[in-house]
Amino acid sequence: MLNKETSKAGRPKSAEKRQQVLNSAGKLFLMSGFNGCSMDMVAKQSGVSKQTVYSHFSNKEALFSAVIEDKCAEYQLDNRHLESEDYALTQVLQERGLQIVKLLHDDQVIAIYRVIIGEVNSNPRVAELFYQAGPKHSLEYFSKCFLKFTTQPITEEFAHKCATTFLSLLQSEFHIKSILGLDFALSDKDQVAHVEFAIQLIVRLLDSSES
Amino acid sequence: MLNKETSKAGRPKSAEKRQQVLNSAGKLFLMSGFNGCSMDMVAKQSGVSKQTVYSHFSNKEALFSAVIEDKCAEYQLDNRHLESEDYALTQVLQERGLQIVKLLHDDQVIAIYRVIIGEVNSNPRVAELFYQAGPKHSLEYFSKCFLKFTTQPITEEFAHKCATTFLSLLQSEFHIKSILGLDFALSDKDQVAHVEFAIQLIVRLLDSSES
DNA sequence: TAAATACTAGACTGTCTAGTTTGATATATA
DNA sequence: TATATATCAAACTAGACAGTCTAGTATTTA
Repeated sequence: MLNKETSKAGRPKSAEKRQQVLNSAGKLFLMSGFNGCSMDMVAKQSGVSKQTVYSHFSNKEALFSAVIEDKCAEYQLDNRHLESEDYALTQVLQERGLQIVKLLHDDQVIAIYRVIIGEVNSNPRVAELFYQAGPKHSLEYFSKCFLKFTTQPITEEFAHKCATTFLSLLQSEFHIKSILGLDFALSDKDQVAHVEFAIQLIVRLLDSSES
Repeated sequence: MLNKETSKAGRPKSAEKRQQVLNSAGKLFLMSGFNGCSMDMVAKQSGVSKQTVYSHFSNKEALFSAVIEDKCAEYQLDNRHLESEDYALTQVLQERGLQIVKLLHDDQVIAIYRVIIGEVNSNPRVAELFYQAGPKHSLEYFSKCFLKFTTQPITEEFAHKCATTFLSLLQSEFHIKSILGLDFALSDKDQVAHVEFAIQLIVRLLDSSES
């Protein structure tokens, strides 16, 4: 009787149209911000009637949340290093560190930061969601890496300290510059050098804790 | 003939009313964002007619710029350490570092970050202004301190690297958390400890460059 | 005192926009 | 086929808001 999950009588909603709306809204929100784009624009851009937008998303805020959730999933980094024993700590830090530096250079990611921060007051849940999927996720990832890959055993607390320190170093000055819309881009070469610099400091921090 | 600077015939504009408008607009913009507060609200809040608001500030954007400029001046840190020889490097880093950590804990400062970032697209000039008065200013301050107070002479480039590193470490994770409206506050004690931790890493970085 | 400008209170204009409604057509289930 | 829901297109509602205008009052200079 039930064809798909909880099938109902009548014409089913088109998942494709939903995705069209999500994609167009994503582009528009990230380009112009929450207030800078209207529901009419979204409908037009996605080639769908306004009513259809409202049939998939009950209001503008719900659409916004869905967009951010979608983007967070799109940019989720994998946990490959944690699922294998075949890595050295510096290799993990190098690979994942570079991934993060490249993310922080991505125009879309920068736009996400901006639009979320602009809506913190009216939409704190979305900010939290983003933090969990982004910074918090990386933080916990690095924490676990430090616990797993350091030669000497360390406390969870110290691992966490190392993780926040490493992330801070990675973000450096250019993170806030990028969010503020200022010139900031590092060349590929400089990105690698920057990650290596951060690793050096972290290694020194780890060494000093042993003695 | 000229009573004050470029005096004109007729009743002069009231500097006091201008300041009232600036203060109220500051509160409102920082609380609710640029779009979240209307010119009517500003007029009402400052106990002044709407026309008076427009007589002092030609439009909403001009008022916004003036507000941010005002706030930047309000929070400007002094350059006391650079004007004296009577400091040790770690003392400078400790004092100024703690000032900055405390700034980053200030609700108004956090609100300024948010509102500026929310307006980057429509008001990039203001973002630049803020960056110059804030992060850039501190960056240059620390650069000069490193050049002046290190025992061994260092290059400008390295001084700059140390400055960005120190600032990144100071900001740590809680800067982005605070901007995202999440729990983040460090106790006074932890703030001091955090600054000391950052200094230790910087000292280690300086030491390593000598050998 | 006269001319000029600031200020007030409030009405007004024009525009934008979130969300609804309507009425027709399309596509699914049973 | 009958019923239920999706989709479309377009009009509509209701409210917000930047900026202007008006008409009267206040304060300054000359």
